[in-house]
Amino acid sequence: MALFWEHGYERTAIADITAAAGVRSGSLYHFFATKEDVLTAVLEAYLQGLTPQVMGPAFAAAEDPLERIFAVLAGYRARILATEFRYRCPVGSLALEMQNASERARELVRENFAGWRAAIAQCVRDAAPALRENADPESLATFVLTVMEGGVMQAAAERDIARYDDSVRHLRAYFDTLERIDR
Amino acid sequence: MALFWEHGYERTAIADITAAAGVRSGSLYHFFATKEDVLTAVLEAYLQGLTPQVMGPAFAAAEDPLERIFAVLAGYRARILATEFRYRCPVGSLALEMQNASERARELVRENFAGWRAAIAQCVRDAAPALRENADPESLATFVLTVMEGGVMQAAAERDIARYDDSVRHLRAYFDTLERIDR
DNA sequence: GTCTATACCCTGATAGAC
DNA sequence: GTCTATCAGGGTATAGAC
Repeated sequence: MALFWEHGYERTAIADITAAAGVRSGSLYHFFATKEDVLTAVLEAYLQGLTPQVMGPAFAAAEDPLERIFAVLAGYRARILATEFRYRCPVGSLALEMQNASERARELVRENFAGWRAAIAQCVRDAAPALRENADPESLATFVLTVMEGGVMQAAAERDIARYDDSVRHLRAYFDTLERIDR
Repeated sequence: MALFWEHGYERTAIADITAAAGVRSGSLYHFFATKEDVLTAVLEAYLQGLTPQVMGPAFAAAEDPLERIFAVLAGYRARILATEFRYRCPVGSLALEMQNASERARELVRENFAGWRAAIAQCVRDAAPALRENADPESLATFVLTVMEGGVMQAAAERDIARYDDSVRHLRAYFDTLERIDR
């Protein structure tokens, strides 16, 4: 996972993986038939880690459903800073790299995105009493994921957290306009 | 440019490039010292093409400065559909792939992003009379680029234009809230 | 400037002993 | 299950004739 995230799939050689694991190629090929099987295993691990690693900590940090959304986004901000701008969303990066890859890999990217949006959409639904009636949870979740991916990409490319912060700030301003006026 | 865009930098071999060009490797290495020099030339070409290829046609399609922004975004929508969801922003894709690449390549990615944002920021400035006074052109341009990159990524990954359309629609709704109330 | 030919390394993957 | 050893192919890049 770390190697694919840091260098991408193509730039990571089997030899890099076995060296990092401290084993020889025979051991790796005992468990994985091909390099692409390693990739799908990594994407499956990301899917498994979505709730415990990404959503769980953020949801624990806030009670209010809308604040939970921005706590998730704050988590990505922390990752960017902790990695000194080397952070890229692993799913998003692989999504672009795997455009012409196996159907299984592409399906796992879709599932990762869908799971991420589902968690955010639930927050929007939980916040429904405070929102206008026409606020659509699914398309808003897509919008939040869009802002995260685009903001992370720009912050990493320019090594400037302001790109991410500006993006999230405008998203917050938009959410403010969705709140009921009579509240 | 086409090969890097379609398959990415790593997956494109020198032999692929020379075959597509109908020449032998000696010819390519007469003009480019290394493969990475080919990459920087491609990124320079994207920079050169920003105005004539991306901004120009969109700006010609609309007079109103805010409509020009959404005409640019409509251009990307058309590219997604015309390529049957194989379209990825070439700069964004290379930005993620080139994270650990040469400083020159990273600088060219930054310049491409900066040029894109500058054109959008100018639209916001031109629209200033219709907008609230606190509408900041630079951070709004960042936000527009964020939405484009994130929306294109999701649409390509899921082969569903709705991801892009939802993102742009919410961006439009946000811009609507930035307009002067007294107009 | 373009060609042929090739060096040389690294790639994913395999065979088979232990 | 893990190891050593290695294969066959493809990778970037070069040499040198024309």
